[in-house]
Amino acid sequence: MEFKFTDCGIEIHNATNFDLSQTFDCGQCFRWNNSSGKYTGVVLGKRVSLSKTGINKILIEGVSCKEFETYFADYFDLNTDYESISESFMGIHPILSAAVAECRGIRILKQDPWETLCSFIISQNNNIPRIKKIINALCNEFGESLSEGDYSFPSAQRLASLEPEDLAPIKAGFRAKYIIDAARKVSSGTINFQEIEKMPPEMVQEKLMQISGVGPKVASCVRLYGLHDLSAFPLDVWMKKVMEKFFKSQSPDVFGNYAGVAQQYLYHYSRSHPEVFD
DNA sequence: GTCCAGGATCGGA
DNA sequence: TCCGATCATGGA
Repeated sequence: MEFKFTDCGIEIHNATNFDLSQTFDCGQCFRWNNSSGKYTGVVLGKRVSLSKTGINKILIEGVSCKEFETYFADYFDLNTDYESISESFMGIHPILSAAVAECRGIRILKQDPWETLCSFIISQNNNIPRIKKIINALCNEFGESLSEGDYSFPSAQRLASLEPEDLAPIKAGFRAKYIIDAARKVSSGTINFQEIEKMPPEMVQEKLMQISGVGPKVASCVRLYGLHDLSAFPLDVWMKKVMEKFFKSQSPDVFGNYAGVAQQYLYHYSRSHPEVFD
């Protein structure tokens, strides 16, 4: 991959294994939206857009050179070799090689850990369109107003000052009390992501599960999408079906050190081909 | 009206 | 330790 800094933005050349729709619509994030091929999100308190401008060519708008080098290259995980990662597990089962063949354009984003935690608390027993709606309402109601009608994701400090009832307008239902508990543990330092990031995976999992409303699945999502622990293996209803049908009585260990990436391919593939369960 | 959604918690066996 | 009911809400 090569990066070119031009007047209109940052061009990624030779952008292999980076497909915008696969990356932003594979269920790992909820604040990126597609408008006729252009994906726009709010990251670091600013609007960022990506569009495909040619074969293996992608344009990033709204990001300075410095921001790209210090943050967004990692956010989009552009320095990871997904070719060798997928090679490490695609031989395990035909369903996996099929998933890799179709979903190789997915990149695991390195999102803000607090936003990820909050988002996946909201995700529990919920569907993706409504998850996006609730998160959008949360930002509009309690985030900071940016330019062009965008709102930042509300800080943990901001939400920590509220009571669960105050979240009524966003209609998060029973999850409101979990959001507030998470906000208070993060803003008070009981949960400190900078410290957590250095801990071994099992301890991170344990720490996160101290938050009420955070079980094994949500904790795994925070590790995978917020802390970029590619070994984290979120087991949701779909992945349980996949494991039951194709990897019966096997543990996630069979996928190796990059189980989280295998999970993402399998999740996205099986959801776009529900007939694999017939 | 019924069922389900990227689950977690609680109480009772 | 394990299992089922329950939790808000809205779209299919």
